[in-house]
Amino acid sequence: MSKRLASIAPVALDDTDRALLAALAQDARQPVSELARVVGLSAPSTAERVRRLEAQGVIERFTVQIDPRALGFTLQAIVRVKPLPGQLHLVEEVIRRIPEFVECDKVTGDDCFICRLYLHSIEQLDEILSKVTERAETSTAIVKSTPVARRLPPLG
Amino acid sequence: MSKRLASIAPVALDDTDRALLAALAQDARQPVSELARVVGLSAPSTAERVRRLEAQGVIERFTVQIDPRALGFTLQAIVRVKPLPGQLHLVEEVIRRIPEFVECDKVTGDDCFICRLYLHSIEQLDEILSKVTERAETSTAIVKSTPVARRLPPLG
DNA sequence: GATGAAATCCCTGTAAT
DNA sequence: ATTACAGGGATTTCATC
Repeated sequence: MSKRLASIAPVALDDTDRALLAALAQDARQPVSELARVVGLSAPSTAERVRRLEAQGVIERFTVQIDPRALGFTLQAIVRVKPLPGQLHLVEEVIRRIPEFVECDKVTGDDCFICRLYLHSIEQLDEILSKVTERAETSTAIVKSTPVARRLPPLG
Repeated sequence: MSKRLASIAPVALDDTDRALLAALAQDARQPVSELARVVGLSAPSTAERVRRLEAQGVIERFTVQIDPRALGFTLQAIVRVKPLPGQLHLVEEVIRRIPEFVECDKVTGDDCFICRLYLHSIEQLDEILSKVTERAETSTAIVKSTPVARRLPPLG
């Protein structure tokens, strides 16, 4: 089943949509009745809006945000990965298979991949990167703090 | 305003917790009754588990995942930012204030910040980075694809 | 054509086993 | 942890603007 392509024209949001998305970003499990109260609409209209935003593809999904530290992932690293000649696809596959790589983007420029890693310890960093370093050069940065945690893009 | 520290000992999850988190990651708005069916427990027990995971800090929040492309953000960039001497705090503040920076980590190493930007066009990249380049050196990579979209860390 | 209102149905939370 | 029960929320239909 192919994902729906984003329409050529971006979806235009009104103030109500923006308030709705902000409220859902804060707590996606709150009841429609509560959302309705927040945005100042009736419950059916509010439910209809949410459905429309899903159908338009603005809402990809409702999900849960996990705190990795609570699970013992005390360390976070951002690794730039530059595959050796001919190893690009294999490297991508290796990254995809290692669950500690929680995010990976393929980018322009010298470093082909930029990835985020969750780790239990500094020793584990070596352990995991060793599966990649045979096939790529890596450059690692340890996360010290997160001035901006993943947030919504501007909705205006 | 200090956030709760992760407990010294990481939270131990059992198979039911793992199934629950996976189901919630897929659709955080599904009713407890449905979750109960999925994990093979009664509804009250399931609701209790969800509450416990929240109280333990494993679940940070329930949120909504927006597709930036549906809103016209056709471009995504990852920018490394190295503030000039004495400009570190100001640079951090500038980044925090620009909503197109949807994510920013402070890291070890030569580049102080690694940020993710959502953009409507390549022209907007210049426009936004110009607010930073007076106070920092930047290095920009355009995202071509995302082999691993933000996923849950290993729960085992 | 979309919003608000009412009725039915289902879900959630509580208490007791 | 489950079952039963009481209360509240969600969805559908209908009427309205």
